Amino acid sequence: MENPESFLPLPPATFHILMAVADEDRHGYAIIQEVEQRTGGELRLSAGTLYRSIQRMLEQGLLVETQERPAPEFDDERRRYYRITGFGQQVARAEARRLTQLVKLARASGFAPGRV
Amino acid sequence: MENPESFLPLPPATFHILMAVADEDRHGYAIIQEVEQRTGGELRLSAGTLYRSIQRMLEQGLLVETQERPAPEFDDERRRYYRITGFGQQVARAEARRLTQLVKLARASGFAPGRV
DNA sequence: TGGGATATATCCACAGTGGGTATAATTAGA
DNA sequence: TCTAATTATACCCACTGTGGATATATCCCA
Repeated sequence: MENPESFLPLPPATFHILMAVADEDRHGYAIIQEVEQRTGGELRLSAGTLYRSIQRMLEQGLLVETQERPAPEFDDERRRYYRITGFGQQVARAEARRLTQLVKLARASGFAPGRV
Repeated sequence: MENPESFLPLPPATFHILMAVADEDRHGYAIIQEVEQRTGGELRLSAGTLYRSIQRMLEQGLLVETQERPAPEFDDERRRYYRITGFGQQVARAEARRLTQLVKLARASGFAPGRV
C-alpha cells in the first residue's frame, strides 16, 4: 500500500464518497443520496461518476465490498454495500489536512472570513 | 457577467492564481513562484497549466491585463502583468465559502480536527 | 398490471492538468 | 565578445475525472 499523500489531491467525488461511508456501510445509490443531503443539495453525483469512482477506489484499497447485509426485510438483493478501509481513512484525513491548509491560504488572501 | 456560483467548483489552478494576484499585480512566471511559495512547495503549476488558465480567466473576466509597469530598472519588457477584477474577487470568495463548507463536512465525518 | 422509483453498469464527449517542446529575450559569466 | 543560464510566453499531446445519456433489471404501489 502506497503513501496516503501520494493520492493527493483527491478527486472531489472520491472525497465525498469517503465522507458518505465514514460512519456506516452504504450501497451506491444510497451514497448518491447521502452526498446530496450532506451538501444541502449542492452536489449531485452522477451515476457514471459514482460507479467509476467506486471501482477505482476498490482497486486502490480505499473501499471494500462487504458481505454483511441488513435483515432481509430491509434489504434489496440488487445492492452492493461498501465499507471504508483503514487506509481509506488515512487518505481522507490527509485530504482533509490539505483542504484545511487551502482554507487558511484563502483566509490569508482575504477571500474567507477570519474563523470557520 | 454570470452568477459567481455558476463557476463553482473552481479548477484548483484557477483558485491558486486568484490568491496569488489578490494583493498585487503579477506576471506569469511570478505567479508560478508565488503559488509555490504560498503552498510551501506543495503545488508547482506547470507552464502549460498556467497560461491556459490565464487565457480562460481573461475571457471569463476574472483577470485583466494591466498597462501599468514597474520602474524600467525593475521591469522586463517580456512580462505581462495581470490584475484580479471585482468579479474575480466575488468568484474567489464564493469558492472560499464552498471550501470552508467542505472542511466543515470533513470535520463532521471525523476526518479533520475540531478547530482550524 | 402498469408505472415510477431504485439500482448498477457502460459509453461518449469534454474540461483541466502535467509534462514536454519551441521560441525568444535578457542576464551573467568566461 | 561569445556562451550559457535564466526568465517568459506559448503550444501540443496524453491522461484523468466528470456529467449526461443510455441500457438493463428489480422493487413497490396504486
